[in-house]
Amino acid sequence: MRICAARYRDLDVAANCDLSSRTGSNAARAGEGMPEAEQRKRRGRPKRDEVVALDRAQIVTEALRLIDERGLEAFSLRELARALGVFPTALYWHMPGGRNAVLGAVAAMAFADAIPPAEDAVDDWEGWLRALFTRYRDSLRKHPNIAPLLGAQIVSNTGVDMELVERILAALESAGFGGERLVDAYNTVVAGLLGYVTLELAPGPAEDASEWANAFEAEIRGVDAGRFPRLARNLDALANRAFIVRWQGGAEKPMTHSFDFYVETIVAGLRALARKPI
Amino acid sequence: MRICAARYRDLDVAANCDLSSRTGSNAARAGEGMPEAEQRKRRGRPKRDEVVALDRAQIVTEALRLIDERGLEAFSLRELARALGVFPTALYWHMPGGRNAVLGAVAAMAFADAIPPAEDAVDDWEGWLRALFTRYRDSLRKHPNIAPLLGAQIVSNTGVDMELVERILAALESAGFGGERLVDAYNTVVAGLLGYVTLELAPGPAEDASEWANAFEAEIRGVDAGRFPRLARNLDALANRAFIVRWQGGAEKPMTHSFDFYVETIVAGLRALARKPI
DNA sequence: ACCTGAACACCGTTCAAGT
DNA sequence: ACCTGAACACCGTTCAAGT
Repeated sequence: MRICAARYRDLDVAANCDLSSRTGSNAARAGEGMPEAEQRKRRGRPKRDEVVALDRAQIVTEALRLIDERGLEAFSLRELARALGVFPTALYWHMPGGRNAVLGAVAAMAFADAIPPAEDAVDDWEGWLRALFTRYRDSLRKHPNIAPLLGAQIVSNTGVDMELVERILAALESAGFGGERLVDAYNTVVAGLLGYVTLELAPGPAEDASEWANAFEAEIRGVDAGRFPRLARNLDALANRAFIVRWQGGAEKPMTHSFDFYVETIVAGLRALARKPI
Repeated sequence: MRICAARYRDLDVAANCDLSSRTGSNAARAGEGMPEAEQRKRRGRPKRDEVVALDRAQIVTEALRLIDERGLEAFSLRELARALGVFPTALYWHMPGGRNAVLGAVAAMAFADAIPPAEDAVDDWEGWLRALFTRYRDSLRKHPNIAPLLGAQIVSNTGVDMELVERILAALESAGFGGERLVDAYNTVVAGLLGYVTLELAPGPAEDASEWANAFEAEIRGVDAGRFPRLARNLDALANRAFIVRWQGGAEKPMTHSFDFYVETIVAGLRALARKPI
């Protein structure tokens, strides 16, 4: 305490010093340090302070696991640090970008193996595109809780992404697109890749899950046939199987048949536009 | 103070009572109450405590204005309350759903006039679909900062939404779809409606805007022509004009030409699939 | 190089109390 | 009916300090 007072005259630092010396004496008993971190069940993973050093891959893997388990809304850096057995601030050493960097890396990891093999892109562009869409959707279905991240960021990181760009271009060139139209077709494919799945797997209302579902189902079932005749007429086919008029998310109730139709729509559209003049 | 101590024995309430009586005596001077709220420039809007009562519409309008101005990341209920001249907790009276309810209502308001007139849907389904896509995009372009909200929620609220469902069904029935295929085509249209625009208007990295843009542009420009020959060959056409390989968002740099192509792809695809058997 | 430790400046939401 | 006021249980991030 005296050293503190002598060394620092700034108020903040003095307060800091005070507190740290106090907790320091509390924590000095062997094995009971790390107030936020160490006192926590570790569910089979190795203890931080034994051998394994913290690194990027470990952080991202654990982050994805937590999001899978508890959802994106419950995710925080402090929770992540707790699960890893470190202080929250330790994460910034490995991921200087903080929270956004972690979430970006999580999304990238989830789609790491979503790109079909390159060679197929040239011989059979339609089949390759179908495979791309399907694999992309399968990846997201393994981690549905990250769906809201897809639209949220302009940027992922180079490497795997450039590979995706290159192969989409290969498929589209073999379909007959070039120049300006190649750009348009490329943008159409990338947009199409995200559109359906982010919506299909978008999360429902947070906590009142089944209560809300019941209320919403009742409202849909009792739709006014005067104002909405077509909706009323097709209600059995649409209810809980179509966007806007469903009460379960795609994680519980996949919309696979419509997805296949969606993919065929885009493939057929591209096929038609590949033959037309500018 | 004595009344407090006599009335409540619970610790929390006692502390609460203590503090409230203290600030109460500070705030008692006429016109200087409302610690969080009143001390704030009001930029032309009427003062809360004069005539206008707080209501839902007012809350949602102000929320959208704040998001337009400062972005979604900076938005908070406390900031919103400050701008309205009330305490944060007052918002819960009008919007029991809290933050999510406010954001849902904001999104609904932004797209309120995005649905084209009903009658056109029947005579010219292709034209009506084009108009729907365009108007939807125009709405989002007026409020690009809400783009991340689109994928984030399974639910908006009935009313305007059922109108959208009904009119899409009208267009697709006149295109020749019915039964199971009507459901598929409907899902394709709704997914298509969101896909392109959420990606086009997705926000870039938060704060280091132009610094990041420069670094990323340099990386794109210097792409390895050995590993990515097609990307390298089409670089001038793609750079900053295509998803993944751009460094500006759609708010600054719209991708309108590709959007039109995207819409034509979906329309042409639906036209083709409308004629095919199951 | 890698992590702790404290602090800063916030959050959303609940609940009781006032008017 | 509508709002204040305090409190609870958190956040992400910065910066200095330890080893």
